[in-house]
Amino acid sequence: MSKMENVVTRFAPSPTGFMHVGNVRTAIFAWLWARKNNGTFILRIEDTDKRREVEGSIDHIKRTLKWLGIDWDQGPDVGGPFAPYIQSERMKQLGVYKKYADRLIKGGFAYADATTEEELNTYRKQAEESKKAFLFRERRPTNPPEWKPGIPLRFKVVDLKRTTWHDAVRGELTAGQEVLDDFILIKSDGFPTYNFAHLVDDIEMGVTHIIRGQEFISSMPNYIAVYEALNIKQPVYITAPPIMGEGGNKKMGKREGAKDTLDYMREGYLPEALFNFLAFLGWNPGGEQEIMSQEEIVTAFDIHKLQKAGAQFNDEKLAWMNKEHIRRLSTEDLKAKVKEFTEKTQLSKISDSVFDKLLPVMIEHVDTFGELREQVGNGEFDYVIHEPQITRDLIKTTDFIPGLISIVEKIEENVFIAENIKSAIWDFATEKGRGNVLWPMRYSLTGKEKSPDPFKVAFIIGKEETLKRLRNALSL
RNA sequence: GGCCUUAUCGUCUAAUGGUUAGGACAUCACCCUCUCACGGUGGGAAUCGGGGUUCGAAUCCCCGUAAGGUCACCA
Repeated sequence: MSKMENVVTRFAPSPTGFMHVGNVRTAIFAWLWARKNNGTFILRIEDTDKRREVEGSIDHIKRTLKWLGIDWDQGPDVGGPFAPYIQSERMKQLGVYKKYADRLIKGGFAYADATTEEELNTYRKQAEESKKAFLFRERRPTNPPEWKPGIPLRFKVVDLKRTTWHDAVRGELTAGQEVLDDFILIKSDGFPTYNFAHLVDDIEMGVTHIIRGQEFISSMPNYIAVYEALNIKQPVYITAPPIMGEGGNKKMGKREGAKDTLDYMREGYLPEALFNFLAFLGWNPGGEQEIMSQEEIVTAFDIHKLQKAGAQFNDEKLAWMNKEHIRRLSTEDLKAKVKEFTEKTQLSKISDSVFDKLLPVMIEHVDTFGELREQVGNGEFDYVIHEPQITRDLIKTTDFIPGLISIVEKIEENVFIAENIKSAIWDFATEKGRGNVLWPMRYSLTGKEKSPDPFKVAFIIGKEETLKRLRNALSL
């Protein structure tokens, strides 16, 4: 068997605020590909623009990934052979970017650029007026100064040509020489640009597969030019399709009002459901199974089945998936989740045995635990806590309550479960008209026009309470 | 605007030159039913348009159209 190259993928976000689902989906794909191949998944923080950095973002990124079950083999907290994994620290502690910059300068592939902002603006304006794209390389100084702190360093395009490369999703891609330009490698503040820093780190960390959105396609020729200048083997490029905002067809992003992924946690979605949904946005294993666990998705995942076109986010399908995942939860996990979301409500006061009986009924109407919390808050299940307020009007008829009471009395306490209650009452109800018997029964037990069926309710509140409420109804 | 890319039901997608174009979400109808739900059964719904190539095209090619991305000392 030929030795497969160890797969190394990375997710490299900037700490500029929360992570929306588009960011997260890229992380999911990269993580899946690493796990699928028993490879390595790296989390690297690209904080080379200090002005845009938002306090607490790194923590937020880590929390989001952890919530979704995305673990990293190398990165913040866990370390690794290429530590540190935060670019600003890599620059200060290792000086890696300087090292590569020197290599490029020595090879004649980089030069210091003392052009001022005003000059740049003038050039750009001129280009615009003559309806041509502005290319810095056309203004390249003939005698650049020596590179020293405070002056930006530019890449020097030496091999001006049409660039062709292979993308695992899109096949052969190509771009004309007009997109190649002398771009900034190191900014005047001493920090490398993303364009340079990510290349250096991907090389240093041995990243084999680069998964990212289509917004980087147009920069590819410039990245490839750097690889060629350094004479370094290129990784496999994988372009993930964009996620479009619901309803519209705009790429999802903070500007389009995309929300924080952790909001889904707060709203009571299961991480496995959101993971499942996002993995299937722009990717599909081809079979007919759509509800999959994280392990199943790892097994089924294949970058070659990634979609090319953008995919619209769809709340309804996510809600459905969440419900399906809720149903697949073990009783123990379900109970823990429900308790977590109802801990500060009246329901937290009921006994464990009643809670257990109520559990299946609680999740019947909801897609998320957040909805459940809301229902509990609205008093949806108050009938299990205390006797309901009922009115003469809504009960319709009390004629058959005495009959019901005598039937219920005969059911043994230890077999007082929904199906036994139903079979004991069913014939009587059928004989007298089910609506005449069942509606008053259900209403007197719950005080609600809409609720679970009366047999389930009787089971939940117990025999004694059932009889008490029926007798109370009779007193009307 | 230049450049790059994409295009199957309303939405997510299957189909790698030959299928009655399949599934899922949503929707509609019916069944179940004391209510609201759950559930069950079934229906409607798509290859962007136009040209080629081919015995045969959703699939390959060209031209349109529409959409997305990108043109920073942002990432």
